[in-house]
Amino acid sequence: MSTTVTKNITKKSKREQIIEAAFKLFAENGFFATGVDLIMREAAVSKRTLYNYFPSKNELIVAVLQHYHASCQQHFASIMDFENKSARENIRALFEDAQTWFGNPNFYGCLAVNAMSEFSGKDQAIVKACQDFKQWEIALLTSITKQLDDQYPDLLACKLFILLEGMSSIAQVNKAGFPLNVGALADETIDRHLQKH
Amino acid sequence: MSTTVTKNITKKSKREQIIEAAFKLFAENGFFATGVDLIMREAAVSKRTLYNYFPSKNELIVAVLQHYHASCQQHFASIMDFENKSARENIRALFEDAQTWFGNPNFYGCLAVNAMSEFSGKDQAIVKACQDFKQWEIALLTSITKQLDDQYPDLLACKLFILLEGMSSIAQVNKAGFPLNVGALADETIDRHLQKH
DNA sequence: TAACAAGTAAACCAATTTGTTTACCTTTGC
DNA sequence: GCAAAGGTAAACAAATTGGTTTACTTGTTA
Repeated sequence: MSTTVTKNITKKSKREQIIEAAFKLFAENGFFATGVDLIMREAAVSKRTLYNYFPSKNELIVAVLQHYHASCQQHFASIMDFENKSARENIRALFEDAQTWFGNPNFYGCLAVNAMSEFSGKDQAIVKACQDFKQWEIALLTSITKQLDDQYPDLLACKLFILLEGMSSIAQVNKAGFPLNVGALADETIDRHLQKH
Repeated sequence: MSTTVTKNITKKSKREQIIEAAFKLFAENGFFATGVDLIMREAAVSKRTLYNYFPSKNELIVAVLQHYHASCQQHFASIMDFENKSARENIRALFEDAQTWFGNPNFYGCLAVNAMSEFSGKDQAIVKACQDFKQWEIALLTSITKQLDDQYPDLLACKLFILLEGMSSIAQVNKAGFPLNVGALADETIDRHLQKH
């Protein structure tokens, strides 16, 4: 018990090594196209160890999606500030961060969306992990729009969500970047929404 | 020569059979997860015939993407009317049609986006087919926004494109439908855009 | 009717897949 | 210093993959 604790402090655990290697490969090459052998090589871990931590490839995929979920939560918590910044500022920060993220050459689309396209109707646990992630995303947006004094925060959150997902999807195919400032686009959307009520 | 012509009139050619079966399976189960054996069974065609028409699975995938491209072109041409309808009406028709399409239980996300997530950096011909399709989409939107008397039709087309892609992506994961009328959302977006200039 | 193009069915091939097993090694806490 | 946990490497198994080949059956046309 104490062993693993001290280990986790000093260096990455085998479990983390595996998940991070798998995450990279799944994002880059897709899920079915990435074999377990490649993952274990990339993680510098034996096959035995891999199957010790994860009873099957699909359960590893679930763990990778949960890791993705958790690190997104952490990342967005770090760039937003509910106490000192306004709702609009937080949204702007989120969108501008997303824009640079989507423009990164290492961006291969949202992992959860990609997983859905390969596993919908096939593996219920994987599908659930994807949906949980998207639920969290919309909940995060709603928690911000609720701070605006508006009658329909869910509606506005949905509109912003559509913008984010659209940008992500387009960036995945195009890579050319957007001919517009997406922070400004979010602002426009909020303006128009508030005007209407 | 005349043989194939008369054949094509009376019933679907083998090539079409294969492409349509493959399209269905790729959309539903993904590309890597769908084996050639399954495709040939679904198309009721022998393996020999399949490899007679398509030298490899990946070239079949390209053909399927081109078929998808062509049938989308045909479909959108049928629901829009450049002569008798205004730009706003055409956009509204397009968005409302998209909303019902995305809500269909047989909708598994945009095939081109899904293909990108499995083949980006792997097969250049497939990637090109996906990008061609997305180029066409944005060009279609731009051809409509140009009819509005506005200084930045490309910008508005991009905004509308983001909305469409966002809806598609969300529908793929969620399936619950949207708590908003997307035709109205498109209208809002146009309004706000025109206001600003 | 005879030749030929187009199709089928099934055996076959080599490579790869997920997953298991065996035998050995290395670290670490007591 | 030693036992035990946790690790490695590699062989192995069974199924599946994309793709080829062989032998046989159609249907059309000249």
